[in-house]
Amino acid sequence: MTTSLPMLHDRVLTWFAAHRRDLPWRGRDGERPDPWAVMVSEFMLQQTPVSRVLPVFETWMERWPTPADLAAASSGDAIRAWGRLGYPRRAQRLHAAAGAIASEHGGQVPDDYATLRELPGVGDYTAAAIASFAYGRHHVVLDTNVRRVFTRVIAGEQYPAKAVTAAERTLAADLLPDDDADLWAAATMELGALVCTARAPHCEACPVTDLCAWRAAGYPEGEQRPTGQAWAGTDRQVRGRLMAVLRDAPGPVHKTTLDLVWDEAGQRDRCLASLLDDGLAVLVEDDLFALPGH
DNA sequence: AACACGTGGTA
DNA sequence: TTACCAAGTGT
Repeated sequence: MTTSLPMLHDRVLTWFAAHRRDLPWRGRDGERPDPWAVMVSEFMLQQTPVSRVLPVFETWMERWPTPADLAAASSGDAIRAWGRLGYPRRAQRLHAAAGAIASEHGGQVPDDYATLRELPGVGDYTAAAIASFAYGRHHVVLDTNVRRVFTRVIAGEQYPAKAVTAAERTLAADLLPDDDADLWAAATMELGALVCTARAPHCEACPVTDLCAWRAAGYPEGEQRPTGQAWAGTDRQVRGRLMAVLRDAPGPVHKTTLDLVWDEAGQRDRCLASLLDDGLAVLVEDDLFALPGH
């Protein structure tokens, strides 16, 4: 390796000390944050920008300050409070995870990766993030920001592979410092989020430009990513519209109201059926639908 | 391993 | 305006 690891670490950590955002789920002045706050934020931040999470997080934590508080509510209340963050199944899974924490873990967010990983909605990233940020555990935390930073600085490429590779994981483990791994995780994520961004990176503000392999190679452009599925007309769009109606209604909604969100009956009915199947909506009585009451 | 899963901001 | 992108997970 040509890059000096201590130098890379020092640069990133020094930069983080100066530019770290004071986000509400982060602990104040060196203290550990509330693990529940960390967990709620991690669920909300899955595929969702910080700016959109902020207001929902605040009201959520006021309403449900502990896992037991959320567990005592209905999943429908959680889905409604989730608002327009997207992927309402995350709200459903967070509610289910809170129930498991209340009933099986004494109301305390588990402090180890393996136990966290068993909770619904907690995958590799989220388990590592909660264990690291809430409890100071030593884990590789590989999110889209960290992957992009390492891919550029070390591998010299613009974008990481679509899925995490074994080589990537090995590299991240090699870079993980023995001490303060949680601080390293937060710092590399923050660098990716604020400086080494996907679209137009702020290389002039980057603490490791002189160590960056992508820069040294002249910023070669990565391969064009295959165009994803178009949005218009997808089941996701239809499901989103149906959920918006159910969320915004104070009580059960008649099917004739849901029918207004989409004119093609086949797709509309199929999507409503899938929402029932997913447990994101329930049939209250004939032709009356609502968010789940439990 | 590829695909489904919401939503809104930005270039 | 279309397309990309945002602290991923489950199947």
